[in-house]
Amino acid sequence: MVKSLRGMNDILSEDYERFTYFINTATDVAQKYGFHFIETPLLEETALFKRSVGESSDIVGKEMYQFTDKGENDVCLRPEGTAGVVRAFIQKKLDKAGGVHRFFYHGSMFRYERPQKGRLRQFHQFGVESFGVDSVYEDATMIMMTSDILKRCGIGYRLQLNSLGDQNCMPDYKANLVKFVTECKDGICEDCVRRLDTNPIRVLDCKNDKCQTLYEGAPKLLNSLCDGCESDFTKLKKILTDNGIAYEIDTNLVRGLDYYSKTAFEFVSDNIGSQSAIAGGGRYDRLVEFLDGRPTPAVGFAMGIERLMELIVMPESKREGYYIGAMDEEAIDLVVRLTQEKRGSQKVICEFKAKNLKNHLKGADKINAKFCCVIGTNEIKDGTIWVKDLESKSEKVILLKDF
RNA sequence: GUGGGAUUAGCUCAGUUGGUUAGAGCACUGGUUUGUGGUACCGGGGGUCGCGGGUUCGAAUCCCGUAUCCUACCCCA
Repeated sequence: MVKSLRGMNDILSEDYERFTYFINTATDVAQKYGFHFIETPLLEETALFKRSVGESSDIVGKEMYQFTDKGENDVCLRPEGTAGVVRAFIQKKLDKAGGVHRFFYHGSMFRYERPQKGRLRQFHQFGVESFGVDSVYEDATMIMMTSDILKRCGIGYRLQLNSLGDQNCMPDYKANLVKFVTECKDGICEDCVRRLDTNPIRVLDCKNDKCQTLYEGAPKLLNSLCDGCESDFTKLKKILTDNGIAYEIDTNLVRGLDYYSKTAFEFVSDNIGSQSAIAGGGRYDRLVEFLDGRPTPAVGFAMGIERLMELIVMPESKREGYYIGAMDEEAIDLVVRLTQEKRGSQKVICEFKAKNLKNHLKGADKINAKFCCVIGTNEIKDGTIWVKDLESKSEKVILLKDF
C-alpha cells in the first residue's frame, strides 16, 4: 500500500473542522486589524531563504527540501512564510511606493526534521507581516492580535518577551558574549561549542545544567541595549500592561531566524509537550534591505496550526440542514428533485434508499440534521411532505409547493 | 541526526510460561410484525496480529532487520 510520506499528514473529518475553524477565526481577527490576505508560492529560489533566514540557522543549514528543477534552478519548498511575503512586497515595488502595508497568510511549510508531537515535515502556519510602521505600538498590536486569536479559540498561553537589540547594540553584545563563552570553552557542552560558531546567542538557552552554571555571569542582552532599543522595550511593556496583556521577560529568548531585531516574543503552551511554542514573532527592520528593497521597518508573527489544533475549544455543534428520504420506491425520484431545489438555499442530505420512518429518523439524527423530511404513500396521494423538527420534536405535513 | 517505548478489527485495547478456527467495547450494518430518532434487546460483516527474515513439530507471543508512530534531546511554529 502506498502511504503518505513521513511527517506529512492528511487533514480530514474532525481535524478539518478544527483546522477551518481556526483559519476562519484567525482570518476574522486579522481583517478586523486591517490586514489583507496574501498568497505566495510554495516553491521559491533557495537563495531567498539563505539570505533571509540565514545560512547559520538549522532551518536553512539542514532542514530544507531543496532540489534542482528541470530548468536547472536551485529551488526549495518554503520552510517559513516571512521570506516569501517580503520578496513579494519588494517585487511589487511596495517598498518604493511607501506607506503602510499589512498582510496575513496561511499555508503549508516544509522542514525535513525528525517528526514528533507538534512537529511535522509538512505543517501549517498562519502568519501576519506589517510593513512601513516604525512604531513600537505596531509591535504591541501584533502581540495583542496574537492574543486575540488565541483567546477567541479558547487557548491558554504564556507570553515571553525579549529585545534582541539592533545593529547599534547587537554586534557589540554578540562579541562580548562570544568572548565570555570562549573563555570558559573547556567546560561547555558539545552543542554549545557548535553554537559558538553558528548562532552564539543560542548558548543562553542551553538545557545543560553545567553550561547554565558557567553562563551565570555572562553578559545579559537586556543590559546591553542601546538607548533607542531600551526605551522602545520599556514602552512596549507599558503598552501591554495598559492593555491587560500579561507577559514574562525572558532574557534568553532568541529567535531561530537571523532576521529578527528589537522586539522578540513567543507564545507558549504548557499543555502540548516539548514543542511548546505555539506562536512567535518580532521586528525585522533590516530584512527588506537585505533582500534588495528600500529600507522598510517591519514586524510580524506566525502561529503553528497543528500545535494549536488540540488546544482549540470548538463551539458546540448545532443541528443544521435537512434530511430528505422516501418510504416508497416510487417517491425516490420526487425526493431527489426536491433535494436539488432545496439546495438553492439550504444544506440538504438525500437518502436514495426507501426505508421505513424509523430508519429515516435514525439516519437524520445521525447526520445531525435539524429537519427530517419524508414522503410515503399518504404524502404521495396528497401531494404533501412530512417534516419533523428534530430539536423541538414538532412535526407537520405541508403541501409540496410550500416546502 | 542521537536515545527510550510502542505497533493486534474503522477506533480504544485484551490475548495467561509459544499450542486448535485471535477476542471485547465502541463504530458500521440489519432486525425487534409494516409511519416516529438520540437510549434497550438480538443478529451480521470486518483482522495474512506493521512489513521482511530467522528459531521451532507449531509464532500475535522468542530473536534479527526494517518502516511508522509516540517520547526525550536537538530545533522551532
